[in-house]
Amino acid sequence: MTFSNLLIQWYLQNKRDLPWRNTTNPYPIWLSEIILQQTRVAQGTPYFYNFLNQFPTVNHLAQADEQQVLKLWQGLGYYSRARNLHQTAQYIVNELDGIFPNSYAGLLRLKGIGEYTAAAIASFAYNEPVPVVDGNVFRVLSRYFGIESDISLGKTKKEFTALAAELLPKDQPALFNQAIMEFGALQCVPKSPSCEDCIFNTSCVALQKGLVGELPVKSKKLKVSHRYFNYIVVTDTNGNTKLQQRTDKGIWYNLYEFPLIETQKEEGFETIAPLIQNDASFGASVISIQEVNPISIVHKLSHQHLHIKFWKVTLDGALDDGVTDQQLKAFPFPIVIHNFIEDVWAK
DNA sequence: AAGGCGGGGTT
DNA sequence: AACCCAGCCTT
Repeated sequence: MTFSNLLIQWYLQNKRDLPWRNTTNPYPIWLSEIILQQTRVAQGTPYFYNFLNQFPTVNHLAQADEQQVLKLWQGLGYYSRARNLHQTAQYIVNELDGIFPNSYAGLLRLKGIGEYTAAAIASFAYNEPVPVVDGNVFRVLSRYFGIESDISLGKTKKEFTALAAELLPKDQPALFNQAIMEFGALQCVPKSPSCEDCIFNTSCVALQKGLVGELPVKSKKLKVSHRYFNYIVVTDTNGNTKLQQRTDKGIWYNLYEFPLIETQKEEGFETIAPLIQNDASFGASVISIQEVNPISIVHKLSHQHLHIKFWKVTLDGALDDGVTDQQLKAFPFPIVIHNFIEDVWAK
């Protein structure tokens, strides 16, 4: 039995029943693939159902406002995925008559679709024999074949893509691609895989050489920066608050937040209160300032640790652009702000 | 080629 | 605390 056939056999006996696997319609397949980029199945699945309910077809998605799409994406992270999803839906409807490109090469040209996602959609929807190479595939192949190349390098990705292409049975690409990813997700897991139960435990090179814990080799380490955010949560005489949209390149682009004072280090009342007092943008004078959480929340992104304090400020006038509690629910927020609104502000 | 981009689960 | 997750885009 070949590696590929064993893998497919394993898959047929062990696969999970996932909702995007029971179709060849490119729309739900595309949707699932974008949602699952750098995201676990368990985290992404509820979002998949919500999007499909709200936007049953690419036409529905194209007609939505970006704010509506971002709101539905709220909490999933990497928000450029949502913005690109929306733009690509509009492109498909307006420029391609609502028909998805029917090949790997065509899919690859769409915004938000890279090599992995193009191969996934092309194989799952059209049975085009193109191999997927994701984190699972790197892990499975590096271990089974004992490949010690650094997967952070572009050269290595080409190496693995070529190997996967050789292994791919041309008559059942969808099955093989699903199988190798599922095997990586369920059996050949990153840490402490149970190799004693593995169907490949007599042929896996990494197991024979004692390299399972070392593979795949990945050199790239990301460094974390620290930032200090002070969110000014105002209440005016109408009980309204103030929001702003993030329009600078960087985290949370196009999402909403409370007025922000960013400092170079963690600051206390003596430093922040005068800055709030002198902020003319409220158009009303400040009655009181209260530090909601004197110990800052540390909100950890993959590459930034945000030290966040919320400051409750009462105004004696009415905001021009005040937002009511009811309106607040429609804005897309970073999850840390959403949690503040739900857990602190609403109570 | 390198770095930015979320949030959460696992070890 | 470190690592990873059905990666992609910009520089």
